[in-house]
Amino acid sequence: MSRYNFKLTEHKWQKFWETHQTYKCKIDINKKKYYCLEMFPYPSGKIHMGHVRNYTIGDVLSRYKSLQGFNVLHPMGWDAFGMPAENAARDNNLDPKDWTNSNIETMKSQLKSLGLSIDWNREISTCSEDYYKHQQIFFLELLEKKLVYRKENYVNWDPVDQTVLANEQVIDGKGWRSGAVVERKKLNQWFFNISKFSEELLEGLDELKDWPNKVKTMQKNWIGKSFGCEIDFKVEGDLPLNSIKCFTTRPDTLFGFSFLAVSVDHELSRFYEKNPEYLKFKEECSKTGTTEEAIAVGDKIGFKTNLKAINPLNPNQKVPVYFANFVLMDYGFGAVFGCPAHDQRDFEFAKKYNLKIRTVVKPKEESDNFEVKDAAYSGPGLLINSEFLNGFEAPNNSVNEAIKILEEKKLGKRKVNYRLKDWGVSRQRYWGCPIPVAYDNDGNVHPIPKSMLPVKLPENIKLDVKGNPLDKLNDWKEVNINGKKLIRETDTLDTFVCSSWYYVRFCSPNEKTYGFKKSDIDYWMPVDQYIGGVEHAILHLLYSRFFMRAINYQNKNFNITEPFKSLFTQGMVCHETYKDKYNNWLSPDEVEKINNNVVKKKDHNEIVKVGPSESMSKSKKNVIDPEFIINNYGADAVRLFILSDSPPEKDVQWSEQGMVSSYKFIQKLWSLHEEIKDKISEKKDELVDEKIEKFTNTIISKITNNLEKFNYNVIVANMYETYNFLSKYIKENKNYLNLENNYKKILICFSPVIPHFTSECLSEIHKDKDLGWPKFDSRILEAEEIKFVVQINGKKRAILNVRKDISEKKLIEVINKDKNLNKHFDINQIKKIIFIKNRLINILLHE
RNA sequence: GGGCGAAUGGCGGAACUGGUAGACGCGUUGGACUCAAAAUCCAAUAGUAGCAAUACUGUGAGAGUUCGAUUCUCUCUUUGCCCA
Repeated sequence: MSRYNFKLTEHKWQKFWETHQTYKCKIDINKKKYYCLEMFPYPSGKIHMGHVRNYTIGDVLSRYKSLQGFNVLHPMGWDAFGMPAENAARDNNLDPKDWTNSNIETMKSQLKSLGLSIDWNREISTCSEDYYKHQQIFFLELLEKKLVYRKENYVNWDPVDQTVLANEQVIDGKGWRSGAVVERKKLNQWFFNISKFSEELLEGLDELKDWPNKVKTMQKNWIGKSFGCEIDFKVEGDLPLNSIKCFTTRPDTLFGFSFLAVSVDHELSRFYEKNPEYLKFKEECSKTGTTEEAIAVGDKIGFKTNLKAINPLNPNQKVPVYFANFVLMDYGFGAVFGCPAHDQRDFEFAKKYNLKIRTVVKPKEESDNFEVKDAAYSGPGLLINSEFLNGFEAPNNSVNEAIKILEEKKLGKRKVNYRLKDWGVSRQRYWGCPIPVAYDNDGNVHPIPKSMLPVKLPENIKLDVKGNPLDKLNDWKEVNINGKKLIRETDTLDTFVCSSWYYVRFCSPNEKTYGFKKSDIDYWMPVDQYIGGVEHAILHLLYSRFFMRAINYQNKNFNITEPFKSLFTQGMVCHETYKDKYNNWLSPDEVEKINNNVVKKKDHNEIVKVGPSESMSKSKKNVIDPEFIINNYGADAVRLFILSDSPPEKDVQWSEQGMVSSYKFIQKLWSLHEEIKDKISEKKDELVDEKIEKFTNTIISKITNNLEKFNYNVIVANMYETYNFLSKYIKENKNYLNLENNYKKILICFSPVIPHFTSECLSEIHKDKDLGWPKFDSRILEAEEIKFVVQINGKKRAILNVRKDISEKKLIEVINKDKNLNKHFDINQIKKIIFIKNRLINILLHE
């Protein structure tokens, strides 16, 4: 008996698939299409276990669908622009392009070694000119449609590195690399007008029946629709300003009005630009972060103006107007009315500046004398101290009533507000898609003519400069358009732009003139199943949903607006963490386990501290290299293990023992295969065996059902079950006519998970070409003899083997004769019988 | 603080629309083979009592609906994620 040589076999089949172009796909209008897409990777160097899990899940699905007869599109590409390349290139004196392309080569061969059923003819890389050329065309189209615009906006500025930082690169207010205190700086930047689609993006979520509710809720919260009122507050003072516009969701609390606060970026600030105290205050404000959390936690500070604002519902009341750090210009109109009794931020502010706190909402159970004391009350209740609003139920009724009155008196307008802000896409970086515009001396924007696209990234440039390297290239910056000397935009596009349309490019990867071809889109889109990490639940998915709408905006010739029909978010791959006595992280191969409890450092006597299992990350060193594992155990074994231990949507714990057992399982399957193969080649009985027929039918139905429901871990259990059955069955030394056919079906059921192994086995016993997903015969599933549960007073007393469709009367006769059962009751005691056909009987007795 | 989810043996996890709780794997224990070990194979494995048949308890805690609840409802505890 031969040992299964996974190296030879896996190599053989990978080569076979490649030379036969097995996974190449093209439009076939006679076949139903299935577009299976996994989130494409960033080419960081090598694949990690997260990729293995993600792409194995997608591959199982693709292979299953294609066996079912679908025309499957299963492509792969590279999210190839981005900062790591620029940093690595600068640190190692390389070109980002070379670094990226060499990573792509490595990772591509690693992915191929996993045996993925990918159509590599469709491979795309976002950093190639072929790709970003079309992105530049889209950009110009959006510019024409006015979905792209330029405005000044604050950024996190690292004064030492002379660069803009993303929020997550600011740690404790300091730059992650330089450690310098980060400043807020205003820069002119490009924005996608995603907020124009706020309502559509929100409503579209209802259409997405096969998305996890969790993700839809996150998007919903992110879009943040709120109802409220726009109120024009009249102001008095020595400034040429008559009113300040506010947005509020709680106009019903106007009688609790005690101050009005505006952002330091509000137009009011222009009157204070020469006031040194104000400027000092403004600088102070720039130190607090701009995130909603920073504002909620941080100190509330204000700067009092000479203005007084008038309460529209009570013109005798005049309150002070402040600049305040907790008011942001991008929310509403950059101005809020303060009601300290019922808003915690306003409460803290009022306490600090000794402003009046007037309670206007009481909880239902409280008396009308209820007063807010230690914290604002923002819960439901009844309006008090509010004249004509008294007694209205807060918040719904009272808000509606307040808006009604304000509208009648022409003091305010009902308004819907969204939290979703426009998408800033400018990045002051080299390694990204150039923004195809240029400026004249007056700063006017000139699109680069389409004939001059792509605007290529210059090569061989110096990266170890402060700020954006492109900005230093005077030769590159200058461009001549229609005889006019212009200066190019030196910012590049956020890499999220690249990933927000790659799924349509996969439909037409070689289309030269445009990013996609409509007939391709009409056939392949939408993505039937999208698979990836939940960390992209908000931004990437929202941007993609926006992009489909944006390119379709005004021409309206797409049949679909939602790019991803179903979404599956897989869990992470975790591993224990280890630390030595100096609290340095240790990698799994630096430690060894003794007795399963004690972990020691290899070649030392030192005991290692074992930390909790966490998602694999380089910083904690708890990573397992897929390449090493594939080389040692084979791709099929890795695929089997990565699916086996946990449901795909949950985190999975990497386990060396589990990995080894998957490997052994493949070996055991091979010995079994050899036995079955021998048996098949022997002379056959003329009989058809029911036992194997029945088992095969059951397992096909189980596996099919589990594939449909993404219960991939249970499929692995089904595979073990099958092995256990077959290995016993084959020892009975029977050789029925139907063994071969049933075994074949079983191998096909295994093939989505362990394709190399099953291809080899099938090629040994199988002569005809066409393989399809096996169907199960539900008639065979119904056994002649069934197990019947007998309960007495709701308690299980026995499981009887009886004929199918047995009647209640017959069954009771059987029970009456059964010693173990009839001892529990007398036939006269029976009060009621619950009989569920072919399943269960429950005999209820009188006390 | 708000929203959403989760809780089942020593561990990871199964259980169709309420109807045999613990599939399958890991680990553990015993046995076979071996001079011995590894590998492999066989068997046992929720807990308690019992030689056993069997009985009782048992799906985070407590209540409820039901002939019957891991599954449905309510309250609580712990925990995870997202937002703040």
